[in-house]
Amino acid sequence: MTSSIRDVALAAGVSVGTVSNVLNRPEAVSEQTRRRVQEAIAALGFVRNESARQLRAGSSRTIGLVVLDIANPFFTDVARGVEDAVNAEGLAVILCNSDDRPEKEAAYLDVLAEQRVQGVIITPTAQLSPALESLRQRGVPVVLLDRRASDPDHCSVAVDDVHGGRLAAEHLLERGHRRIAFVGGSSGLPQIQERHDGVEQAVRETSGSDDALAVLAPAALTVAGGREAGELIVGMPASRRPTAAVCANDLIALGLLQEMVRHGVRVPDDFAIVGYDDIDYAAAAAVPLSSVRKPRQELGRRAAELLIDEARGQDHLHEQLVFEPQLVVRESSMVRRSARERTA
Amino acid sequence: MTSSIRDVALAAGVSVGTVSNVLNRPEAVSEQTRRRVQEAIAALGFVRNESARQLRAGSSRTIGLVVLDIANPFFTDVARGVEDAVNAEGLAVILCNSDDRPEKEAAYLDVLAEQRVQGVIITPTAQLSPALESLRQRGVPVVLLDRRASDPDHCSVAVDDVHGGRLAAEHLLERGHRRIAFVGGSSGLPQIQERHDGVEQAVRETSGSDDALAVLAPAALTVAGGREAGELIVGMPASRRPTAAVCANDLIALGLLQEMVRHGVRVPDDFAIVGYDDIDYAAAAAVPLSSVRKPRQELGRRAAELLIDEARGQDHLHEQLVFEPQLVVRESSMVRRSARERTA
DNA sequence: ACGTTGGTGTGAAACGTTTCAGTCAGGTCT
DNA sequence: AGACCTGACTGAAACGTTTCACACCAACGT
Repeated sequence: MTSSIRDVALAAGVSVGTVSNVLNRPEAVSEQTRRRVQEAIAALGFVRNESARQLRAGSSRTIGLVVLDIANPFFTDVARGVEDAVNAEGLAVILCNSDDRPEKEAAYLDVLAEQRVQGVIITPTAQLSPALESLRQRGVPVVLLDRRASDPDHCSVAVDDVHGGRLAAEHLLERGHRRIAFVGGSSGLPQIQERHDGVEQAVRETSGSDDALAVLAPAALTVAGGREAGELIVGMPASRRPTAAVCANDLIALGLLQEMVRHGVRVPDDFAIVGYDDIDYAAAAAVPLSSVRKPRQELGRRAAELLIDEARGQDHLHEQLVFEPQLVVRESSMVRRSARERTA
Repeated sequence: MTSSIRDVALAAGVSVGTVSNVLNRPEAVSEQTRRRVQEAIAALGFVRNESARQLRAGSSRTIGLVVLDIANPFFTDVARGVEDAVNAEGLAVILCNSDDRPEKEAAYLDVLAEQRVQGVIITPTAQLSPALESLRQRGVPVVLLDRRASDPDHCSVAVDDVHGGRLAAEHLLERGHRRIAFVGGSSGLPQIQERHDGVEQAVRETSGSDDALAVLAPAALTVAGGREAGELIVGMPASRRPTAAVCANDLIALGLLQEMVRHGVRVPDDFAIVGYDDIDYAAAAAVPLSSVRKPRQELGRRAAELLIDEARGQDHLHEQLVFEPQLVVRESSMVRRSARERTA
């Protein structure tokens, strides 16, 4: 059915070595035979068998990308960045979705190990898994994504999330908000923890204590989680209810926004919201969301570049890249003209 | 560095055949040697080489999924459905993003052919590519996704988009709208064309002509495209301006909604919007979007099942599955209480 | 005592590439 | 004319599995 290099050689009247040369180092073959071989290839509909190449080469021409939630546009943007950088090197990406579940992550890491991928880019689940560690011990390059490496013999690409949380909180404090919620609670993810810490620091510096900070921990970092938190906030007695929220990501912020609107709470007049990640849907929301922007594609691109450099081997130096996030202010946290007029 | 089955055999004092048996048919090996081999595997950190397996087996344990736009949540939901069904069979998915560009699609199809995937699930770009055809001729199962197969020797999984367009338009016509826009124009995609046709039929039946239908064709089927269309609509003279729009997908609808709000056009009071696909962000928009729901995960799941059945070979019958879409009415196309009160 | 059977284990072939040491013809230099 | 190079091509080994025909042995029935 499928023809091999041997069939091509036979058809063109040359040896298999020559066919291989036509494929891989065409300059080493004379014009004439090269053409004969190429005609045979076309006639037979020959397609290289990648498995055989890989077996011979010892490693595949792919890298693995393991993300927490493929349904989160943040990760599809990152994936796009990875894809671009990796394709440019003639490699392909195997995209895996761990769903933040350690056992699913471990299963995918096994698959990637069996595939002999050149390396793995991963946003690990809350606890660093043994599967990941054994991958590294086997010499497979691993780059941590959106998470700082704790030890210096990983590469990692991350964002200064403490600073990001701080930016969001300071912005709200400057606007006069004195009771602030952090929505995203105590998922074990360090990224989230850092965002929380940044918010907490800012609140403490301004108000002297952190009574002014309410921490909500929805079940998941998704739109549904945001709605859940909205319900809770609306249910609070007015005296204790926060007037603004920093959300651990934009999905939560969108859910929260939706729930507020549903309950007739005006955003930003009655309640201000700042999201995190600055996914495209943040700006596209009917009340455009303020958000802490991360360089999503670049995160992916740089991670891929570090991985490729490490995979190449020679004198690779591990780097821990940290990007500075940037606050993008939109309507969801602005004092509206109408509101100002009303108070004036 | 990485150890092979031979190393394991040596360490355990058995033949390579026995190690292979432990891996693939453990019941054919005695309790005692099985344990010895497993200990050796653990001690050496042995991991199967998938390339070698594939080479021997003749095909890999993966399938390819090629989508038009990985950034569109519709496709991530479909991908999730595919992933679930495919994982259940012990296969993996290689996810490829064609960006609606034929050359990128062709490049990925080549990669998939070289990988000897068991089959390909694809939402083809506007024109059916020769690369796809040659893949089929080579005997690789292909399932068309979100697009009806034109000839009966493909499998396909689609939605009755004429009906979907009709549902959306009839809903708006019943609400009294008499000038309707279809946003999504004449991209060459048959899916979009069918949605348009459904809308057109409904409009014609109600108003006797299709003067009442304005067709807008933004540059891309994305949020940005929707904003572009919004700009255009707002710029129309009031006498000709539509009072409602059916959008070719939800991304466009979201962009359109955003632009309307930005220009102070109230949705749904002044302008009603119906999207298509019913992605999660449709319901999460601050003015929740009416949309034509497609069974996104199920689409993916069924496509995967058909593909797997075909790949298994024996007496496979090609099927063209067509799902019925369902209109989900939300605020963006409802007459609001306040509006009714005002007119009363 | 002898064939038969079933449960275990062996060893080599085969999958389709790439790579590398050779071969060979034809040309150039001395 | 001989030595030497260069360019084009060849042929076989090697990569790590799986599979299959075969060997071995103990137990069994006759």
